[in-house]
Amino acid sequence: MKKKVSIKDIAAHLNISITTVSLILNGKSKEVGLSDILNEKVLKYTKEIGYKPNLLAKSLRTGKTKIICLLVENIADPFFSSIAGFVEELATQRGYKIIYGSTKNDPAKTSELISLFKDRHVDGFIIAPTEELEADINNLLSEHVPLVLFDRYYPAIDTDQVVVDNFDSTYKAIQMLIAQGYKNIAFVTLESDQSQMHDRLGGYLKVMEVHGLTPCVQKIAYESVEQDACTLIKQLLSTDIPVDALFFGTNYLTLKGLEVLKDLDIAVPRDIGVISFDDHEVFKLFTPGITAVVQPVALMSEKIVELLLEQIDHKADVRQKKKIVVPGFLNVRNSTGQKK
Amino acid sequence: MKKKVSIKDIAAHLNISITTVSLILNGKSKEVGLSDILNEKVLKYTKEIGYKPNLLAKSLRTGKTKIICLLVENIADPFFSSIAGFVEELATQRGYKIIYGSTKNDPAKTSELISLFKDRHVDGFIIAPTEELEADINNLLSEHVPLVLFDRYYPAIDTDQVVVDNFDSTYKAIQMLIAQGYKNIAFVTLESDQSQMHDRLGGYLKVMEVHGLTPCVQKIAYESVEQDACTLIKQLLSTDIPVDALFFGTNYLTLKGLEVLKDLDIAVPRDIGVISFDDHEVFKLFTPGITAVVQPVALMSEKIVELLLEQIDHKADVRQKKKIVVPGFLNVRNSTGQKK
DNA sequence: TTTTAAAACTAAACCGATATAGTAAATATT
DNA sequence: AATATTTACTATATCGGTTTAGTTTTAAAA
Repeated sequence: MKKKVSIKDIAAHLNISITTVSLILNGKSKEVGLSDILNEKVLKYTKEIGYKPNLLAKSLRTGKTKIICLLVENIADPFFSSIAGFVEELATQRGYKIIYGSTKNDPAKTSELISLFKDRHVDGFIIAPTEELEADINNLLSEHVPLVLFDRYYPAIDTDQVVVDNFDSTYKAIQMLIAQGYKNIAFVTLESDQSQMHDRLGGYLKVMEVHGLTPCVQKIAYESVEQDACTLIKQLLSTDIPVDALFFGTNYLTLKGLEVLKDLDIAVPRDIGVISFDDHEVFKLFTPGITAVVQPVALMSEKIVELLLEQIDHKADVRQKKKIVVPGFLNVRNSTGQKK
Repeated sequence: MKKKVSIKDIAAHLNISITTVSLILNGKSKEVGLSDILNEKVLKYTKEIGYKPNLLAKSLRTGKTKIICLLVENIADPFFSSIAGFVEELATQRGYKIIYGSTKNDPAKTSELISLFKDRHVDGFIIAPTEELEADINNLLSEHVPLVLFDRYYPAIDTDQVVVDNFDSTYKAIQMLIAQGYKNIAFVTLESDQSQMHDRLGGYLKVMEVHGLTPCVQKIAYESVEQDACTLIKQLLSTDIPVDALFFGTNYLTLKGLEVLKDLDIAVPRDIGVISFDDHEVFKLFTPGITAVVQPVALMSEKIVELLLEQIDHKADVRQKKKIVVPGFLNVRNSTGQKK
């Protein structure tokens, strides 16, 4: 109903130029030498009428939107929603707003999202990249769009990135299983070449090799987790080799695994040990609670925002790309135990 | 690196006016009588160079952003993330983009989010309102901003809204418990006057009264669910009256309740029956699975988008507000059973 | 043949801000 | 007293589109 008031209306009402109003509203009053009296007058009036500048116009002119785009695999996943929460908090403190998107691990969808948000002139991207996204990432890079990858990265592309030490955290988790006496430890993971899955698998294979144990890996395609995960895990459990522990590469695979174990009436940890990569709020509700590798989400978020803002603030400079690796740690519950 | 090409560059390159280019790109060629030859030429060239109009400029001029804001309690909650998924799908089909925000049931935060997105000139709002948001809602209404409330509403405010029949679905769920022989059925809910919680409680009280049973209600403040829920539920279970069934007003309260039952070694459904309002992906993983009232999310999403687009498309018209109530239904698992 | 109408296109205003390049008056300097 | 500086502001171009109000050329009608 009430027509929006513009900077022009304010200038007219106060009988001054729009330039002056703009300068004052942007705190440049001192800098350019406007009188305190006028400064106060404008500030008082704009506050009084509750003036809000048109951000579209502002962005069009300045080329900045103060919006950062955060692309995660699935915003409903506890790991990603937790990162989202922290990143939003930190970005807000620095005057930025966050806009989300879920990639669902679909390269085409992700590519579209990137294009969409680029069209919307976001000031930077934080992305947990899917596979086959190299072209889009290189494209952003070549256009000098501020960008931080997290959770995963491309070994062949030089980007700012923040990831957990997937290799090492997996190594240590499996090592604990081995120390507890487990021998036939199976690794259930995604059929994926994404770096994080690659490194988790690498850590598993390495530690198994070091201890002279035979690895056993079950891979499941992301798209068919809903349909096939249970079947495949069941198959895994019905081979000749009696699996005595399961390590799941992601928390949602763990959930699937638990569904199977329930179906098959296999008791944890009596019949089988279980560890999940990535925690989940419901893991503590199971009997026993499910042990999980957890990532230092707060720390990662800090690093992510820090790296991105460095790029946004010093866009012109040629800055060395920074690659940050943070340690993961085990949240030990009772889904594994000393084997007699 | 490569400078963005504008409509002006295109006009210059083809030796025509920018008006013509704009008209053609917006498909108004026929309408205003531009020749097919020219039309083709422009379309071909813009496609060739991959021209993308500056959406900021476009929005500034037209006043439309083609963005819809969806404000939910918590995007990580299965109910809301599911609504979000459907709404996004439907909106995309109609050329709109969705931008999310989580209110966390905090009126101040929500108010800020609304203001933020209004500043960003979204074309409409879909909101699961918190308490104490009447002022903001009325404000949007008075400015004729397209708006649909869902999940909850304000009885005193005339808005478009889509909700499940909270009263009736609760009534029927409790009725099943009663039919199975449960007598001391407790209702665990939020300390909240939000319409959905109010109606769920209403359904419970009514059916208890009809069957001459004594109601027993435990209320928990949203902000302190993390801290206090477990304690309060424990208290509830240690009164003189032996509670034989628990109905939880939300899925996250159910999760808390299950944590308590596990702690106290109370078996479901042997010692106690359990029903949740709103389903959760992990309910099927429990032994036994948890019975839940589920909302017809796809249908609700359709209605929500339909109502909002009606408003956006016919902004000028004075249109009667529409209030839609859809039925909920029970997803019966085994967390309740016939009492002997 | 002149007038009218239709077809095909365009100049310029506008959306609402910021940024650049000035200007007028007051004060300081020579 | 003449000139240079500083102080306090401002006119106008600009961002990149859309929209309004024309204009020119050609075909149809009088």
